[in-house]
Amino acid sequence: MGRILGERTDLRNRAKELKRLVEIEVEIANTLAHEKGVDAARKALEETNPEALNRQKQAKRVGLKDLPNAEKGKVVLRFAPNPNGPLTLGHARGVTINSEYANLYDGKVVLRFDDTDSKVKPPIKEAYEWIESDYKWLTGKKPDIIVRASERMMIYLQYAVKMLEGNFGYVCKCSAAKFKKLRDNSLECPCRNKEVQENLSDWKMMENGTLKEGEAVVRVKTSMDLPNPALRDWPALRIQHTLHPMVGDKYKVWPLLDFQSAIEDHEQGVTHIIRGKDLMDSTRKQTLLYAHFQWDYPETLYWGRVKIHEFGRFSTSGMRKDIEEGNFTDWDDPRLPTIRALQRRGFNSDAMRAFWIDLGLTQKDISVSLQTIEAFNSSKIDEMCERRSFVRNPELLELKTSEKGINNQEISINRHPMNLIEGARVWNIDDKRIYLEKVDVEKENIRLKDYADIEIKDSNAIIQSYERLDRRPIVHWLPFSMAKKAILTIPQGNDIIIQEGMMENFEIIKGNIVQLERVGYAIIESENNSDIIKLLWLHG
RNA sequence: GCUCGUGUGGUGUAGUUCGGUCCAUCAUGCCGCCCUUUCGAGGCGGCGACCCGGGUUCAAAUCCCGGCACGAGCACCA
Repeated sequence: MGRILGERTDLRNRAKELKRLVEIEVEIANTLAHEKGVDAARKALEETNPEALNRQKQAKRVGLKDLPNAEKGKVVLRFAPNPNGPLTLGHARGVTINSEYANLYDGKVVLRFDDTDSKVKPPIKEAYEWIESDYKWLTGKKPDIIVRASERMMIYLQYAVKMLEGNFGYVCKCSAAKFKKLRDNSLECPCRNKEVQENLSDWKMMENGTLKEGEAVVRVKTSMDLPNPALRDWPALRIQHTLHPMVGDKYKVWPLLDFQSAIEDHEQGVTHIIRGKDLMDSTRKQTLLYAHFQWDYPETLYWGRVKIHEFGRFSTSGMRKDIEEGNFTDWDDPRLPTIRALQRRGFNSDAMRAFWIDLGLTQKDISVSLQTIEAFNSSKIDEMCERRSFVRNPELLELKTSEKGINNQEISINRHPMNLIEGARVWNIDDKRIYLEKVDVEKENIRLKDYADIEIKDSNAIIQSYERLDRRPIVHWLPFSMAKKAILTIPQGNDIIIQEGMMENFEIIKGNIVQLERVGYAIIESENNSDIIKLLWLHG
């Protein structure tokens, strides 16, 4: 019935009549189904009206939702990290979503370094470049515009003066605690009603260092009656005498994020802000500021908090501390959720993007598994990865031929099972000794992958057939002459697991990702002709 | 406490604007089968969800009211 009304909107106002008719038909059908079975009813329907059985399945929207109020070619977005470390998996969402929208709308992305706090979150000099390169790796191109807040301080300070001159800002000399008390009770602070001239001279004292840290802030006048206390006369700039790694002691007054970001978004002509929903109050504060300046606030969208099961909670400053204390080797330590660590391990940037785009933009707080990212990665890299044999806990067996078989001396195996990478690996088995994993040796009848069915007796592998005779398990193996010592490093939580074994010594090239048969993907980290092959685990 | 936001299978996600073609999409996960493509590959099949309670309506995932749960902000951090 719903379907009829859906297809025939003209019948909707006659729904009551229709309902009776439908009920009669349903009754007939039910009786039929009851007496002769559902199939009979189905058959009857097929004869009279076969189309009714064709239900069209609904499709899932792919890609990102439309951006509200967006005009192709005129969209300006921004991604604004703090340069206190390289980018992490969390940042990847921001980079991907912003750059993807820019692609969709022929827009631009501003990479903006919000480095206005040298005290609580001191910037790292190198981090500016790290972030630029992480961004480029993730998006395949450089940001359209790069700005550093610390280089644009003059602009912010000028606007601060404008704000004081316009009398919609004031210098407040109350202590943070005192102001909070007043604010929570909707009371104005005494500094609020100072003359413009007095505010300007106080401002000078902030700028020339007469007033020390914590002795004054510049506030934006809003209203003390606002229902949300967080918005009431919010602080815009404060005094900070700490040295800034990029500009030293050039400035004594620094803007806070809400102010700096608001001004800079306006300066850059940002049309759409996509930020975490923890910044919703920022939007509200900034909207109030924009009203003072008579600017239009950009469209704003939010995403919720993302937690990756395997990494738990992490913060850039926390990682920094751990690295300094030696708990991790560096920012690209494979246990870390940084972009550089993921890149080092062999994650593919397109797969990462696909993952974040698939998650989309929702305000829900979500908790996703690294497995999902790995699934995206596998499907992306599989066609590019050659296979290699890596035998863990190797045991050496003697290959024996039964009376009828004749041993091949060389076998060739595809580099890729579907031959997506052309060519073959050639194994010489003249030597008659092979490596098998200990766990596989314990099985009696197995098939050596791409070679032969064998029976294991004592330390012998007796060939029974080159053809596959039965459903016995297929295992990977390695001729003695092809084997080279290798170690596989597997990051697991805060630990590192080392697995030793014998690796197929065939075109071992540093930086290549290979699929270790029956084990998983790994990247080759050792130099091309080193004595021991070093492998770093990617995923299964 | 105040302010704001979010609730669709185990995990994510589509559908919610404008109620009907939704016995709800897709991915991931899990289970089974097939396969000389090894596996966490591929193929096939299966499992599994509209937070709860009312209301409006011929019809509610969708609208209204009331609960509940979870999260965030309330920094001179970003």
